Amino acid sequence: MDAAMTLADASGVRALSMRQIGDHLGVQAMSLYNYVSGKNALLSAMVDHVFGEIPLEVPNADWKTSLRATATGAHDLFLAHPWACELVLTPGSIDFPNARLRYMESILARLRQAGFSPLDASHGYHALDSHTLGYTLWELGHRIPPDTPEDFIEELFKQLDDDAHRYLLEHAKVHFEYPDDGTNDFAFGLDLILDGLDARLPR
Amino acid sequence: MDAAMTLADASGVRALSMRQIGDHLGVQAMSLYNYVSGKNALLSAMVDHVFGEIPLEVPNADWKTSLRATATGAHDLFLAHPWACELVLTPGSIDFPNARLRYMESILARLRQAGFSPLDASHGYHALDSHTLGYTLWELGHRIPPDTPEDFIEELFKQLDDDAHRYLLEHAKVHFEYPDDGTNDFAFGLDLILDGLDARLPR
DNA sequence: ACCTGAACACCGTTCAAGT
DNA sequence: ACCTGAACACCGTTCAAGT
Repeated sequence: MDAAMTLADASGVRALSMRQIGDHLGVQAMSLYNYVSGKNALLSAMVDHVFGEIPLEVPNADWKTSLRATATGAHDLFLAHPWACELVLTPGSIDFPNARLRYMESILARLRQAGFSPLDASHGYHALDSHTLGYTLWELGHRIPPDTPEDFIEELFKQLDDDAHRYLLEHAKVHFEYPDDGTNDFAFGLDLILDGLDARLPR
Repeated sequence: MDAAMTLADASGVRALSMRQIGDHLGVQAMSLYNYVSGKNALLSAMVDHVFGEIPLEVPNADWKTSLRATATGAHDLFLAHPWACELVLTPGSIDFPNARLRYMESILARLRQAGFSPLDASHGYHALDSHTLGYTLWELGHRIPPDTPEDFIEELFKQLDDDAHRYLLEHAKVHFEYPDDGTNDFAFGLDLILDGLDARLPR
């Protein structure tokens, strides 16, 4: 699994193949089936390993601070392992391994203990989790490829028309003026959700 | 492209192959390359077709109503074509075809015309788009498979421990008590974002 | 102009055979 | 107990050859 994670970090899940993992371990691909029941099981274990590293306990913090820490921690980890979000969100067959269940339970617990009703806690959980995974996946899919940044940007601007894409050009300018590794934009949406939830909390 | 979309709607993008499309058209897979430069170009065109159908103009509506209509319209379309979200968010190589650019421009324009600064409009755009695509993809990936619902649910519950997953069990109960096709949960997060933006609008 | 056969370089996975 | 060769049923794509 370590080998698979290293390879996936380096060249993406799409390029990850049993044969490649075998090569990296000096072994034929078929030998891997002695340790893992199939590629899906391997991918699932990789994802769960990442979930296991998300910070869930924040001592002496109110619910908002605590959930913000969990979400930003997850964001950081998913950026470090760019294949994880993709695998969680497009599984083909859903499964909820241990660490993921712990992660879900922890978010729900903190919402309930903050005073939300079961229904609002459910809604809140979905809003938070879909932002954490969804925003991060969006970000990962739209990163400028590091090999040829200038060519890429030039290509992109050639598509834009001054009249028809007035606000898009302005939007691009904002991105250049305030360069962001994604944390600011992620935090903006996150606070929108947390503050919105806060306003619905019965006093 | 029609053939490809029908097949993808029916059996998913993962199962979509050039050979299968060829079969469906009574032709060999290689013939398709007379009409399309490659599989990626085909997938990109399919996605853009979906973007083209998202409602962008809502007459006589304030910005919130208008953006809500666009987001829920997109949500509906992405549920009808379950491959679209996945393709947008995990492209491998980013591209912004025409209809997608129009969609982005339209959201940005409405935010700017509502009175948001360029920076807040950018933030708002990202929050909205990542919720629209991200929540929907989350939902699509976690739908209960229609073929074996009972088996699936039973399997899932067997994983849950009464003590360790107290709030998860409660969460599952909420889902049974308030069955939802996804629109309510989607709208909840959407309103969190729209209301949060509204509060930041200079008066 | 359009279609095809054959081929290339890949996949995940199985299974009998080796050590 | 672990590894392998050979095989199966797949991929996307190219290209020379056909009509």
